[in-house]
Amino acid sequence: MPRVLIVEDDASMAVALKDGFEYEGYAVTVAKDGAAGLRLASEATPDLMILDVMLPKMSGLDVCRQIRSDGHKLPIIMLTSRGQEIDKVLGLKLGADDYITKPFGFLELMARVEALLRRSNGRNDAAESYQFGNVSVNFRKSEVQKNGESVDLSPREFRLLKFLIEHRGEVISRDQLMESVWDYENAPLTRTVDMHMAKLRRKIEERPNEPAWLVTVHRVGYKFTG
Amino acid sequence: MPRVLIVEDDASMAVALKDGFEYEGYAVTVAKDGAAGLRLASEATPDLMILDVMLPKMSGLDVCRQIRSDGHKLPIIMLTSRGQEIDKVLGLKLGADDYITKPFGFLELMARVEALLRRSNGRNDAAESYQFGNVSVNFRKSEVQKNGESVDLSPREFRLLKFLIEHRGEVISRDQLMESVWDYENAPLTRTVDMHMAKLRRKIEERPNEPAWLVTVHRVGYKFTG
DNA sequence: CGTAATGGTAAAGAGTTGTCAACGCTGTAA
DNA sequence: TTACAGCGTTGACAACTCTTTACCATTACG
Repeated sequence: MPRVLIVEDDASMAVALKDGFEYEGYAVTVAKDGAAGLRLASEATPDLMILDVMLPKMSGLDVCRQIRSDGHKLPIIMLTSRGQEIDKVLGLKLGADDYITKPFGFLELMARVEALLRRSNGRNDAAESYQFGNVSVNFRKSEVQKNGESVDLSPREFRLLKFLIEHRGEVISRDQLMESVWDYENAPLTRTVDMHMAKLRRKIEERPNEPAWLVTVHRVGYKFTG
Repeated sequence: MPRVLIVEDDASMAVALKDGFEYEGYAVTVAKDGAAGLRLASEATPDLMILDVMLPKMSGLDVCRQIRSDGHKLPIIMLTSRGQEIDKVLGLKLGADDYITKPFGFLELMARVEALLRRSNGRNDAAESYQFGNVSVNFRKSEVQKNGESVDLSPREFRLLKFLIEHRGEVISRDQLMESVWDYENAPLTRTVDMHMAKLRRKIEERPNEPAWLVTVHRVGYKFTG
């Protein structure tokens, strides 16, 4: 179920869009201003963003530019009002993938959404890279850098790190990790997970003894504090 | 220099577009009907296609559908006339990436073209040659030079290298290579890929034992670090 | 303070990759 | 036709990498 992030300050418009997309089977997140939209663009991991150009404080164009300069490839459709013709070209130049002029028919918007999602299928469902502290992780290239220097992770280590990042903030049990990262149905009682967590810590933590990112939650599991 | 394929039966329109794109620094191929468009879509290796919906014999919609069912991911922009509103949605559903209604401003078309090309960047760019380290690869001539001296690659080796360059940075599994470079549906479990990778390394790498470009990713595959 | 959980280290274990030599195929020349 | 050369493929095996286990030290919690 793809997720759509709607950034729109006009409440009635936002609700209408939300209902429409939910009716079509999408998951929906709504943001009321640019700052919230920017934050949710990474936190809610949407597959597509619908962005009003006219927003209080931070304009949609700024949001768009900011997202692109973060390296996100999230498909973006801009909503413009009639009379903002200039914005069309400008928006596309700033990295939007499409725009549509109010008033518009919902079906037309849907068609554009589907075209974009089809296009980006399998590519940008996840952000291409992720940063925390002085570590940066590039998922497409399977590369990790710490302080600008490349760090070698084994495939398992990388998969573990990726999973933790995708579930940042959540406490993950060893069983869950065994299932998701190791594909083990029933986890045998071993120290495998701990082992790998220790290795990860040594490679990416500043002080592996007092981990800042890969935190142990006693008797439960681990947590990545992104 | 990206190549645009224009499929348009109206000669004056075709010429206008051709001139416009050439002025903007694009290479242009023009087709006058759907059949020619279909053929040139693969033969001319365009980076983007501009497709009139109204064409003699085979409609633009048919061309679009055919191209997609061939598995092409070529970005397509459809040209519709006012009053063909239904075609818009239909066209997008059939796999077009965008449409624009006649009459339109050339700048708006350009903006859409650039947005699409930016989106698909790194995938369908058919650069003529590629350099890395002191190696240079010419795709058109199928020639490879190392330190200025010609290096002989067998056809398979060349195809492998080309594929790796096209997917530079990404880790490619042996299965993927078997499928894309060898056209094997289900890859038998052999050392074929490794063998060829080793040959490539001997021919291209400075120190084949410690490859700088053709890197092994244990348990996953290979990666070209361009 | 005692018990259980976790961290660290090293070595065994399992699986993957690099390399070699041999084989088959295709096209070319004698 | 036969011999030859080049390419692509395959199986064998050694060398290597990553993963797991074992063991003990350390830490957290009731």
